[in-house]
Amino acid sequence: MNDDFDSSLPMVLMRTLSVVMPHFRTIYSAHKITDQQWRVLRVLWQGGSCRLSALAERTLIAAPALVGVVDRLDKRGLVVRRGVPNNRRAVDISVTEAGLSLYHAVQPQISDLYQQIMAGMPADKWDDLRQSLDMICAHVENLDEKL
Amino acid sequence: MNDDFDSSLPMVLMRTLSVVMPHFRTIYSAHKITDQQWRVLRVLWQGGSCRLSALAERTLIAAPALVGVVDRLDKRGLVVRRGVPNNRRAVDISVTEAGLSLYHAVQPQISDLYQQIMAGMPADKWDDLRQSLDMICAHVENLDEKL
DNA sequence: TTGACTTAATTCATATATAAATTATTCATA
DNA sequence: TATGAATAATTTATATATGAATTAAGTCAA
Repeated sequence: MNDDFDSSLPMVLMRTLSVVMPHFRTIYSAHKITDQQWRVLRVLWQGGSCRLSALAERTLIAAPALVGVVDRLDKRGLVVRRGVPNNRRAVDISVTEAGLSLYHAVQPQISDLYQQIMAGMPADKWDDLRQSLDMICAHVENLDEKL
Repeated sequence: MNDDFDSSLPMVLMRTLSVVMPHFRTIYSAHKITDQQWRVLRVLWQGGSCRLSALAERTLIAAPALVGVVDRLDKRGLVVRRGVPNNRRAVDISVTEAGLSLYHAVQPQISDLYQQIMAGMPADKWDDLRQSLDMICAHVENLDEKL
């Protein structure tokens, strides 16, 4: 961990995720769900329902992959797919009672763990960090426009 | 992008990667390689050779997945697997001439893109950001010890 | 109204990601 | 030195990730 590569932006971000995510995953797997499945439940929890395309944006899961994630959640009765009136190509996805109760069973543990993890960094540093990353995102998305 | 979930540490990190990586990927795919394959070449470039286990750590690719990545690079003649004397269970992996020449063809473009991306954030912010994330990693890895 | 174009969801093919289990080895120690 | 614990690489099974191509609908202008 001492050269340009190890300390490049992508590697630093990935390394942090690789250190942090396994802890969350321990909780998820105890409830038989995956990171991605959790993200879907987490988003639907406070949205009621959501188009697949919007769900893809919010969960950061590309549509083609999300289709499978939703399939598996659907198969387990945790979410439901519904057609949208007046727009037969759109699909609405929503959590079921079972999905909600699973969400509420997992959420407290996730919340606790998150507190523990974030305790490792002062709040102001965390704010700066978010700002810096937002800045990068905005900058990069701006590069796209110029094409 | 306005609630706790969207601005949680994992989501912020993943969002940044999802914005940044496609740009690098455009370059990789033009050379018929993937992100992961690039990371392997990138590490081997300046190490000569490396055990699979060490390669897994440096590239942040878990061993089981790395086996496949190396298989495909091997099949294309970009890397080679060799046994280690005095340790028949270890395997050494090294780049071939073809692998090196591919590396040198790609590296300049990656380097340019990286400059452009990092231009979106002042150097001191970047240093702070790295420090903060290192702090989180250290903190979380420290939580592990206590188990 | 039709034909070119755009959208939304999905399918396909290929490459990973992850956790659990295997296969060989090597190590430590009774 | 036999033997159980620890290692290194790999395999297996299941879930995603990614890009290209499809399918089925909406949109819009000539």
